[in-house]
Amino acid sequence: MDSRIEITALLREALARTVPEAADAEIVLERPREAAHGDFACNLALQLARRLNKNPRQLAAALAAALRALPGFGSGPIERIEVAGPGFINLHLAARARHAVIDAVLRSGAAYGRASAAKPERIQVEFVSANPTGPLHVGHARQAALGDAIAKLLEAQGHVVTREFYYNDAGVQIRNLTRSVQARARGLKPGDAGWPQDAYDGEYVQDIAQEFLARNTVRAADGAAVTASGNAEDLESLERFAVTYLRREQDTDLQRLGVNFDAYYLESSLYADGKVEAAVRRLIASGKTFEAERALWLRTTEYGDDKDRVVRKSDGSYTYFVPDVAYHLTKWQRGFRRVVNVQGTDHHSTVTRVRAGLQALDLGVPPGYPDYVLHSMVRVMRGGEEVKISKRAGSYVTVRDLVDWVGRDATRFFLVSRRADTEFVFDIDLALAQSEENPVYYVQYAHARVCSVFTQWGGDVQALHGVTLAPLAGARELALMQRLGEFPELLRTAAQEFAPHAIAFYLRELAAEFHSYYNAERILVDDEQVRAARLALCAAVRQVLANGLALLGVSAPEKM
RNA sequence: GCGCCCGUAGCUCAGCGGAUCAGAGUAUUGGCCUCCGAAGCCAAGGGUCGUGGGUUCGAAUCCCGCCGGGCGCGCCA
Repeated sequence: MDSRIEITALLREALARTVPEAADAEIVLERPREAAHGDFACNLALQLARRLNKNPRQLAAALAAALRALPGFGSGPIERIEVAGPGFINLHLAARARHAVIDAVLRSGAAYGRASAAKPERIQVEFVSANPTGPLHVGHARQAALGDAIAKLLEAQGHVVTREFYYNDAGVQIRNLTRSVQARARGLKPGDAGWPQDAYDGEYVQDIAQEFLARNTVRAADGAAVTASGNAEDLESLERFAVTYLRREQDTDLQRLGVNFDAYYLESSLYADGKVEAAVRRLIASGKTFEAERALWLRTTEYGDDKDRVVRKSDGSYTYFVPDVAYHLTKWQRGFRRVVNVQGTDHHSTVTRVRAGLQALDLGVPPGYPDYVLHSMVRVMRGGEEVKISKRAGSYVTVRDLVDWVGRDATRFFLVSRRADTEFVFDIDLALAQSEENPVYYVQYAHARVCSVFTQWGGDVQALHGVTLAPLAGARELALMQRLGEFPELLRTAAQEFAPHAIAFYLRELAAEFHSYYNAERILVDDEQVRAARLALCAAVRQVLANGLALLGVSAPEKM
């Protein structure tokens, strides 16, 4: 039994007996930072004081008295109640209630911390969604780490998650790419006479051209093999080959990061299947469009946009906004009632527009659909200077560079250990010079240390289930158990807020408390009972470290 | 100019549906390995939480102004 739930119920009962008129008040249990403030703290009295026009301390005292008077209180999870400060109710758990977390962790194993949703939802997380015009850069790496961690978090809450990658394989950028490869195939270089305008100058274009001329075959994760014709005048083959080649490169990089997608959605299919046309017809039918200056507009201002948007340009083609709306409509139609889009803040203006477009379809899509997680840009410093991220320049730091330099675990942990909306300065020199001191090693080291203790011990971990935990009474042991107990609610909150960085911080703290404990106390002592109890605690710590790291896509090594 | 986001210790950052919230890492300084892994631990110094108001018994947290930074503001994607 989760003591948090149990205690909330007790407080609810005490509240009903003390002030029945406020029995419906929300009961929030906090985890105090100070051990002296107990295992849980409740500010209920402070919250209610004004509403009831009562002194908060007296109210708290009354609630505390009511708690103590509840039948069966003595055998319940609470050992001691204190009223503190302006009116906090500090609750101290009985030893057996504290120890319960270890049984819970060992019993649940890899499932500890996970929840089974009362109503599991089918949720789609869309992320990366890079266009196939070049290698993935560090911004994509951040998005991959973030998106995958969010997906894992939602899965851990019992939902069924689809990871989707959307890409533009139809626009002007693809034409530029094709012409760039063609120019390279003809032996031109950037700057030469005849080098196309708006071409991609990166060296990788030369690689594609060479493989194209060699009539090589490439294959991307979601498609059939494509063999190059080798004819530099064959634009169709050039395009298919170049796109597939780059998609394969992106797939490879994402796999190096340990990120895999369940679905790929092609913009071209929206046109091929008539979904773009259908969306336009639907917008017109809903009466939210108007014609002006030989173009067709949508009144997005009716849905919070700061200006109306063009749907069909005066030349008859559609703006990119239309396939965007059509695409998001398919998400709704495919049954995803919850969708999380992970994007860079440079696209934040599309949030209002896409939502407005979905509203204007008049199909009952909720106004806040879909959810967005916007992350700030990643700036890369090297040699004390900023490396510009520009596909055109072809001199940017790629996902591959990053993984090669600092490894997959460090890349993922690092990129996800900051809030999405904070700017990220990735100092390559620092990451290289201090790769041994990267925070990820600290957490992994704690895991490896526990493993090492178990190797030394040589016993059967299964035998630790149900051992007497009474010897676990030291301050460090209590702190560790409390920390372990926080894990499930931490995951709940992190999932709710799409905030995987909270896991990284939690793991840091758990690892720190373990290292501190390890240095202060010997685990493998002679006393059998004490040894067994400490080993059980260590096993639980190891399990939670592993569970948390898994959610971030980071390995939990047994040796380092 | 308008919109969104961000200003917390020298540096990188948590905390932001108010109270028990002044925190972590790193850097600096001083300690700890005949003892389960020193990629570790213990200790010290370091911030009027950008700034000025407001709401509140109580504000880093909520509201407004200002300053500073980022990103957007196309019949580009």
